[in-house]
Amino acid sequence: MVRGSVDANFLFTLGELHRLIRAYADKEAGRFGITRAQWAVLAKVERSEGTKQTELAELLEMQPITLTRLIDKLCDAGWIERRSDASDRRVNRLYLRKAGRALLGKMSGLKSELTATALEGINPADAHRLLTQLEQIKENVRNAVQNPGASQLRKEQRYG
Amino acid sequence: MVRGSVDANFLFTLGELHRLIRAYADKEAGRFGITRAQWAVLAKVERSEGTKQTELAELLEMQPITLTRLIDKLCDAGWIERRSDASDRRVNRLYLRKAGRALLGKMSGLKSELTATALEGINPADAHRLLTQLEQIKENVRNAVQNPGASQLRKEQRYG
DNA sequence: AAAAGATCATAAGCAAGCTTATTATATTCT
DNA sequence: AGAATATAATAAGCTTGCTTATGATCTTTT
Repeated sequence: MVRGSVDANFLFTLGELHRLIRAYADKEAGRFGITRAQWAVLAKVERSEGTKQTELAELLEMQPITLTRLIDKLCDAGWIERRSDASDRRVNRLYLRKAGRALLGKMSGLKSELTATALEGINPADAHRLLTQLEQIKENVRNAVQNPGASQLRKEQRYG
Repeated sequence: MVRGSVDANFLFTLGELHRLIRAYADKEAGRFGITRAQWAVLAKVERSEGTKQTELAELLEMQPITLTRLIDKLCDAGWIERRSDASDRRVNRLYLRKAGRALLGKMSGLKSELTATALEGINPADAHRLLTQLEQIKENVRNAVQNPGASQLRKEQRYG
């Protein structure tokens, strides 16, 4: 049985890979005065300007408090800004500042380079499938977290 | 160009997936009084008993100091033990204790369950290929970290 | 054999995750 | 309208990563 002997390492292999990539990407991103975690936030803000923090945290699969502190740093550096919402005074909405947009521009080459390095030797079609599968796994885990214990049910349904 | 538009998200997608899985696995492992990080170490010790800490850190793709603290906790809990090497007094070698072996036994079901949940909807052949690709990416990144700046060279060589 | 250099484990202190709790608002329910 | 509940952001304090530095050994060089 393949799944038992090999695939069961998926969990730990993913962790090891993540550690490696994090160290690598952090080091490279450091040349721009930013960390990989901050960079991910900045990139997401670019794609969805005007989002509130809660929504952004969800997009990034992280807890709001974790995001708050990353945003603090991005604001301190002058890359983004919080603007309070007119109709709901609890809410902050996030916008890129000029410096942030410029930084992302400078870093876009690095992003492709890191990806190319990681995916070297994997042809584009496979790489594309890989990413699709990672997205699906994200979805699977997100469901499992939200409906704990429902996995048995779901599996049974497929044969019902 | 596929790589530019889709695959360039590989970097951040991986981070998001890791965050999700970490939270999920930590929560489940918590029922056994262990964290996912500690569990990974314990599992690796089982596979290579008698290793010294430096070697184990390398296997786990983490820094020795990070491992030291995880080992501290595993020792405190009585799951593994450090035994000093007879011929080199700097070295500690790691061994499972009875309780550690028992715990791993109890947790093996959880490991399969987590993996199955994550990989649901992906057929075994695809899952197997996915894991192989993750291993290759690990190798790619490891090389890039060890020979910084050599990526251009390596790419050119393939056409030389 | 002594000095210089490498290696093993650990310490101190920072980043980025988390849980739980707090404060300030909005919203919903009588 | 007032009370109860829900939501947005943040705070405090923990874990697990990291870098850089230190002490104790081993190894190599002279």
